[in-house]
Amino acid sequence: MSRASYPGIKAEVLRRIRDGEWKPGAAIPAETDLATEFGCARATMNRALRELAEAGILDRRRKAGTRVSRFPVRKATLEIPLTRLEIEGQGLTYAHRVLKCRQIAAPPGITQRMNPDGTARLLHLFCLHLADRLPYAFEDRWINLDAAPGILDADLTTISANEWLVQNVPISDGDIAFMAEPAGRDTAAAFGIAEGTALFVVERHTRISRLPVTLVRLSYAPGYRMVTSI
Amino acid sequence: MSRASYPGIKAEVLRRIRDGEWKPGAAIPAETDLATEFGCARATMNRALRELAEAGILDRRRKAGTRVSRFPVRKATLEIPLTRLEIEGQGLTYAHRVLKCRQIAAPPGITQRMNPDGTARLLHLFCLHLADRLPYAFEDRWINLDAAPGILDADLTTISANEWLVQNVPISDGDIAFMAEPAGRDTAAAFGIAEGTALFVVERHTRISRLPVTLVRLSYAPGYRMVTSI
DNA sequence: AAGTGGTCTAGACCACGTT
DNA sequence: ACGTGGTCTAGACCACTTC
Repeated sequence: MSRASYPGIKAEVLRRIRDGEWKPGAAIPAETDLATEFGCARATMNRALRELAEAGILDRRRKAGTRVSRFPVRKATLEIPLTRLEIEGQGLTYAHRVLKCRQIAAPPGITQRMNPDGTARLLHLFCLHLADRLPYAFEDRWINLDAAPGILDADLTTISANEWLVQNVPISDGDIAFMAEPAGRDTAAAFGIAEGTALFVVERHTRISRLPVTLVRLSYAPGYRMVTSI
Repeated sequence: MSRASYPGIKAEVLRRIRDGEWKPGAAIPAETDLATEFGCARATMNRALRELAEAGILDRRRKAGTRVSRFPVRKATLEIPLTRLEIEGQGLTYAHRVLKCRQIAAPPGITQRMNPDGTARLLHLFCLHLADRLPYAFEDRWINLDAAPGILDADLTTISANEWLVQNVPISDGDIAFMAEPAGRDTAAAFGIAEGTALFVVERHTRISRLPVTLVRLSYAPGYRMVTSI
């Protein structure tokens, strides 16, 4: 049974749904009533129900009340750590090599996303992340030098570009996409595999209040799985 | 400047970090002090700081206080909808075909994860999800009939197994993994592509309080991208 | 031992959306 | 118009962890 604590209340609400007492699509009592029933303050009940709503278990709307979701949207929270920390977290030794680092004109697809007004100077990097000396991920990165002044002074062979950016350009927002792609010439060479091998690719585009900061493609070595719980 | 509302406070805290007033690794004032400074109740400040901590921006520990994260762990929240809703959400017409549906003995790798005590009866399904009549995702699913009694009575050509499970076995937990894999014989045939083509694969294992319910592998058509914002 | 965040309470006002 | 959830307040007690 539930105590008057919000985790206990969440557990009891989940039990009622699981046991069919509250069915998908059905309305449940208002939070004032539930607070009375559970003998807790409305704020406590609110926190429990709000978190269940954020998790996609409940649908809440003012006036309409609270319902059990008909189609609970599973939400998987992926933690995207620095590649270095991801590797060290597995007990492996991290290292990285900068394969290419140049200030060059960007191809049209990149320009469109990184340099919308055409004035920015861009830095292009190829970098290989190693775990216990074995290739772990291949990084293809564009950096907007206007958004990250000072990175030209950094020793990117010592600190990875990702890590420098995290420390020096904090709190950016952006998009992230996950996909499967065949290995291209550069990645195949880096991993020592055949071109066309299926690779897991993460593409991140980060901005700092609309200003593009960096566009990065991380291609992981064959066999990589990104895992989380739901 | 911030009003005494928690979103406003969050925005102001983020601004102070972005503008370097509060640096990564540094402690920020205690929430009682900040509440005084912002002229709000401690509970309001608590909610703002707590949400920023959940987002990985701040590190909070009793007695030790609140610090700006040195390595903010980016958290990407992926919403995993029903395949039908994902397709209909793009304005396309959903359909699905059951390619195979049999109660058969499972191979060892499956048995280990779905049938640990060796007593369960398992149902095996191959299913193709279509968007505007084009193959969208290939589903390879095992279902524990002990956890989902009644699914044998369902018409899985009308309602997909996924949808039936969501409606009838609510509130399960589990693991999810994302990977890239070469197309096998079945998926290559289903999508009309060459074997070995890089496919984006999602593997979900769901349980209901330790009891395995279903193990599903969804292989998406070439070009699929799973996108979210961070 | 003491300071910090974690939580709960009882009450209040308000925004929103259904009616 | 009115019922519901969304939020804020002022205060309190407690748990954890560092000192």
